[in-house]
Amino acid sequence: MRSSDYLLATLKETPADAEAISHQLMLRAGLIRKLASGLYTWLPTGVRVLRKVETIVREELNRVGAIELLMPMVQPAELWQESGRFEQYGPELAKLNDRHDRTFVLGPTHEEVITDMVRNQISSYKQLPINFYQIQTKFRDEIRPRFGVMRAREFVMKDAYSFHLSEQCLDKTYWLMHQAYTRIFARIGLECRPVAADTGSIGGALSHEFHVLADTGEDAIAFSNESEFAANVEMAEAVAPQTPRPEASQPLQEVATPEAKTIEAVSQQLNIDPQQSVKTLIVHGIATDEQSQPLVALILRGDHSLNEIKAQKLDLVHSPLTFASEAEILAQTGSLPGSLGPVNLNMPIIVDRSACVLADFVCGANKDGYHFTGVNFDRDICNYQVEDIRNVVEGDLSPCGQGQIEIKRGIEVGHIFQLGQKYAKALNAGVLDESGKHEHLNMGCYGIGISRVVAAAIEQNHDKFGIKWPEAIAPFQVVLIPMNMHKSHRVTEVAETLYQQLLGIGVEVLFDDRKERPGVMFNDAELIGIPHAIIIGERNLDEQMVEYKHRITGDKAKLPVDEVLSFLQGKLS
RNA sequence: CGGUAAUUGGCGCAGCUUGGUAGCGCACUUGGUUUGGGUCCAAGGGGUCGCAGGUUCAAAUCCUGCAUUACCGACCA
Repeated sequence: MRSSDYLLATLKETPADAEAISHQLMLRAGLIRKLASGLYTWLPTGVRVLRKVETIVREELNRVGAIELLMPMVQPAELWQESGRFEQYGPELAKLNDRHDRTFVLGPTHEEVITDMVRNQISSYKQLPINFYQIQTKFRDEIRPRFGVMRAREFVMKDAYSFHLSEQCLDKTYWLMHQAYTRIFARIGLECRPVAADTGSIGGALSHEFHVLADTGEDAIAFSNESEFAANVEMAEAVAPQTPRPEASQPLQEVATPEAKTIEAVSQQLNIDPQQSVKTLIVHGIATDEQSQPLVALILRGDHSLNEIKAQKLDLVHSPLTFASEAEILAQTGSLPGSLGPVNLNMPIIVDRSACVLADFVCGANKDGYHFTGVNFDRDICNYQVEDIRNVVEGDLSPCGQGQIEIKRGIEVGHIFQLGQKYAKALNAGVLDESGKHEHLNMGCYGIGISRVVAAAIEQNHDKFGIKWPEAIAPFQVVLIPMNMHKSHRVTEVAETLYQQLLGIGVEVLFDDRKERPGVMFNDAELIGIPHAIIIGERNLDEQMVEYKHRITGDKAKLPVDEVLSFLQGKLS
């Protein structure tokens, strides 16, 4: 491709509304332009990268026997009403009416459509298992689109759906897809880790997220420093400390703690470690006949934080989790938040495992401006239930039993689920088994955010000059930078010849034939992140040489003109 | 949806406090100059100052409302 026939669209300055590095570089390198919030045009360079990611994904999915199809983005509302998600999915589901006033949705995902297709086309266990995928545009009306294409409303996704007679068969395909994903991200050249995940609203038995590790990632992931254990922080089990609870040695004592409303302030006033205190959070419970909005107390060690996902899974706790208002708390405890504690508290009490092993600790006295010291479970607090309700922190024991927890940040680029029979039952999709009995299908679904992979790759691979593409997804493999071509016949001749030769052997080459100064071309090539550069100038042509430079390693070499082709072939193979 | 901020040519910004001819840099066009890391000079094209209403002889500037956008919190590929 000649620059003069192309749209490079590089920018010197960073548009003001781009915050994330990948977003800034995607705009500056001419990959994308914003049309509206969360909606982006992919410029030619961006599309080249997108297509490369898609190709790798296709090859690896085909390799494990998945078959490609393509479903509509606009889907009839009836299907979504049938699965129950028309209401359940919430405002992220964009709805629209056609001229006949029939309601449709813009597909945020395709479980309904694929299950509908399968229930009509598949009727025998002999046709199973089967695994379909598509690469297609999705629309989710995100509350807050951010970071460019990282969280856009419209985005490109690869979604696959497998169907099975038995759970065992589903499990087998699930792990096959797990392997395929691992290979995909390795081939793309990303440092990526599978992570045990919450199945969330989609439901189902087993789920893994695939995360590209990057400091700017939105998700926190807990790793063991000694084993392969990795789990989303919201999902990682906080194991009970190994040490048993010490004996009570202090009497229960009420002390004045004026103005101390936070764990930090109380700890400072009483000169104790926050680890020797507990905090009390009041949330809404499940409504009963007697009480329309009962309250539940959650007790955590002072330095720990509540894991809302774990808490809302408990029987006593209302889901989704909501905190009690100050008025509700005052009415039931006689105290405002800041002086709450589990002693003589007239509501169900749930104690975190780590708080439960404390002895002689500090907590609020349910009386404004007062705390208790020397508090002990079983002596001072009797009716309570012990659960895991906190977020893991660095240094915790790993729940796998090996090593300690480390927390790193990641960008979720893939997610696989064992859905089980949820959609098959809702949409009544089944087959006849060997004995002629009707069985609901077991289903797995597997997503990769193709456009997000592009952003994540940049987030993980950039420097102050621009993008450092992994070779496998670079928009071009080679850039030809001829200097002062318009003034030198020799440069023109060598550049044109090399360009034709490279095209001839199928190399994706950008020939920067603009009448620009060398510095401009160097900067653009580095910004766009093309891995291999060949620089052609009068100076080296005196010796029939050109210069080679590698974008990532910075390696430089002088090459005889007639060896460029074989040199590059060696580098690219 | 809550909190914060912004909106002036394609991009980055100044001007607003104290109302009076809309400006700078980049990019673009033309001519010249320069040529191994974002040359320099000159001439030029391009703006309903987000929208609506109000105050005023006069509004980018003051007032009111609305819209859009970004960032921080709860969801997700």
